[in-house]
Amino acid sequence: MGTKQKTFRMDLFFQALGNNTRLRLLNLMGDQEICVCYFVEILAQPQPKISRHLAYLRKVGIVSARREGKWMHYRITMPPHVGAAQVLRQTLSWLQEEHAMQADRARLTKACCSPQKFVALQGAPLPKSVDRPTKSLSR
Amino acid sequence: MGTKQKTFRMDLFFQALGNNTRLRLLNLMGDQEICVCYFVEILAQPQPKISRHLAYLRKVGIVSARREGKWMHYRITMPPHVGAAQVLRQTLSWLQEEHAMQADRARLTKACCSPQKFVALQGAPLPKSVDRPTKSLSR
DNA sequence: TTTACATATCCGCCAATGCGAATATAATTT
DNA sequence: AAATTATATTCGCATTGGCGGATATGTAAA
Repeated sequence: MGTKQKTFRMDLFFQALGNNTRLRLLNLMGDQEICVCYFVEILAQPQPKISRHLAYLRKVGIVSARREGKWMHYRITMPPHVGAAQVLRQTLSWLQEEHAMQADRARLTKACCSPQKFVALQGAPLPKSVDRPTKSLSR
Repeated sequence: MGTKQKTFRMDLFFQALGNNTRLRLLNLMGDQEICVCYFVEILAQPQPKISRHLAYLRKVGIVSARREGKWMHYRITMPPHVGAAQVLRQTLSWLQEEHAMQADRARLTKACCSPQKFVALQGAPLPKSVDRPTKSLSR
């Protein structure tokens, strides 16, 4: 028995990161648990598209979902594999430095401050911080 | 002016890492400069296939090539973007921990010790270390 | 200048991906 | 039991990716 769980598919892991919409989704999640309608609103993309990319991330095990009534909450889940987790954390802190990603997060923050201004966010649960040391590697 | 060079395509960067043959190639390069015939021999894959994947990595800027007579030497080149470089280094040290990747490197080392035993390696230049702090991030 | 060798590129094929549009499912409200 | 809301899945299509096989290019040797 080694330190690895089983055989982790590195290629699939990186393929999951190889799409800009999925990177934007991960960036918005960060340390929060967010419901789908926020992704749709902030990224201004069709809902089926968002849903498909979330399904992709879920299938690979990078995010997990939790249902609460009609809403689905998504959050990042660190992969069981040590190497994958390290690369993912590094990637998340990289995302934080990208201008376009910062702009996405700024819009999210703004929307959270006044969700009543967005039709699609009426009554939707606000994003909620989850305790996870995402930035543990941030130099 | 920020710390970013221009707009770096993160998605393309990760797509380049999203293939097992390319990961194996990067693993074999590590801190060395290696010529194509070694890749073909060690990975036991058709030469056009190896060449195509090397071209892909070159196009994305993760590796660079140098010609020496009939031989082409490939090495890893750290991307100009800070975040990309960090993720790449982290990925390379992840590769070092994978059993299959260790096996590949072991075969490479063995072949380098007695290249005369491999028809395809007759007269081929041996891999040569390059000075690059690939492991600078190792914990 | 042939010939041989190392490497790169092209071609045709099939699988996978991303997308918009439509539709399905699941939970809630009326 | 509808009707509504939130989210997921399916379908058809265009694009891309990976592959094997054939071929082209580039360099050195004969």
